[in-house]
Amino acid sequence: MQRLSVAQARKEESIGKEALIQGWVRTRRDSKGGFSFLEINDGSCLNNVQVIADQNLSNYESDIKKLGTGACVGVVGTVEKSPAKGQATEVRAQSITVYGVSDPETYPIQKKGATFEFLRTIAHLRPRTNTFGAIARVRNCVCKSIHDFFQEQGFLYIHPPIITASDCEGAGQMFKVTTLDLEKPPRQGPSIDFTKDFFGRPAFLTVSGQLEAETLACAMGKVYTFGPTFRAENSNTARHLAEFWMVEPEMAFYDLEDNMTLAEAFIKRIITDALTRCEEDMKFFTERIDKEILSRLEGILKSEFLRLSYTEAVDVLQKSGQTFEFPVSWGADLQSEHERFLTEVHFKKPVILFNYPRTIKPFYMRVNDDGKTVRAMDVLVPGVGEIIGGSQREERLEVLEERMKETGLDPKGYWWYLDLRRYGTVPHSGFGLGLERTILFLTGMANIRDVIPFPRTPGSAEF
RNA sequence: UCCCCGAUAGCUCAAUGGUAGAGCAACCGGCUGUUAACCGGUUUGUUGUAGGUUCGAGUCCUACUCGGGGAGCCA
Repeated sequence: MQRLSVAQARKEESIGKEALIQGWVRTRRDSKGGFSFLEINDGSCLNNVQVIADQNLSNYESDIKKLGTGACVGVVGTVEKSPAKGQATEVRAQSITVYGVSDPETYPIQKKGATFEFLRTIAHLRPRTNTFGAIARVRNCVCKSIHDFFQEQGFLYIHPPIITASDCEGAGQMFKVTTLDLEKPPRQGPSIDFTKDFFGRPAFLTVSGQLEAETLACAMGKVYTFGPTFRAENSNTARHLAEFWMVEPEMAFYDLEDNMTLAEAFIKRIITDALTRCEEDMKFFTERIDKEILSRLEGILKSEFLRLSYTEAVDVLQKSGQTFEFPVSWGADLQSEHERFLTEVHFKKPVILFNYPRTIKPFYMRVNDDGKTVRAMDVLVPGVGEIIGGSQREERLEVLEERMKETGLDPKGYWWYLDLRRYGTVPHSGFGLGLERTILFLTGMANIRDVIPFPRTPGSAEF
């Protein structure tokens, strides 16, 4: 017996096929004509396939009439042209196997809508809803796009360590990794003796694979990482996770302009693929989540990202006449409200800001000839704000060492990073893109906890 | 972490300090090639936790827990 996914069974070309369809019951409607309609979903697509279960089925009264939302079944039957509106095909059942019943008294998912807050408390069951099924498929699509885009351009997929000893860039709080007994850790004087720890030194979960990616870029040319990243910062917002996925390309012989060009092409490729490969799901997001999603994404594809230096951006903001909660002044970091104004109100399209003051950016960014700014770039998009952060890296040994001292870092701890500049240094660039923020941007979902199956946030690691 | 808001039936929400309700779901019945089906009926509560004020607290006060919105930090 041929197995058909619901997505296949819904297609007109499947008419006439005898097949096995397996999935979960979304609803059951009984007809006093002596049969029932079952809506079956298996995650292969947004919509369900309608099954006609006739009373002649041996288990019609005993099993079928009792099927509730959430039950799992296997249906052997014939795909037929549906006489009614709403679907091209339907399946006339010859037999139905009930794999697992679902008690309607206690099953928490109902036919009518539930809030995302409630669904978060049942993260193990929410993939069975339309919204979370659609998110899972779009997320998968984006991941494939990421690999396709870089692979087609000759990038090498590399794997930086998840456990790291370098407290890199001082960006955010890190999770400690230890096998020491926290009840009575070994001590050397007043402080904990980490030489007794598993790695013989303090170790952490990575906050970025950038420094390690640079070592491979300085040998292989164009590389990218794609994996989990951890930040122990106590951030409670709709845009932050303690564990999230990040893509970090790193390219030798790329300057900042090359970097910006790549970032723009990358984002456009992800959008294009989502619109073409997840058409049904994207339409769903437009209808049910954010009415402007499709038009916004299509608009972005047509427009060229605006490139604006930090200095110019400060000028635009100061002359805008807009009153901000936080004042704009050269040298201060831009606030969320400033970034949103630029991309959502003033320019109404993605904006790439570059050449930030050196005092507000990390040590590894290349210092410009003016001595005051560094070759940093942030890509801002409407609806989400910063989605990409990147830079051209400082390739000059003396400047890099000076910058490390300036930001209070000990160059000795970064001896291997400095070696890259000591032996055959090369101009190079890279950026990081947060996967979950990209999904927010694509789907119009409001909370980052709803675009990852099992969100990790301060005080929350259930499931 | 800071500021603001919230927590009442399985879900979504009502209830001038005076006996806790509705819609949906569920269950029973009716009707129907139905499709968030429809119509009638039935059931559902230690009002987040712990204290306090009061003759009387879902309602006022305090603390805590959890959640939401905003901010900071960032991807």
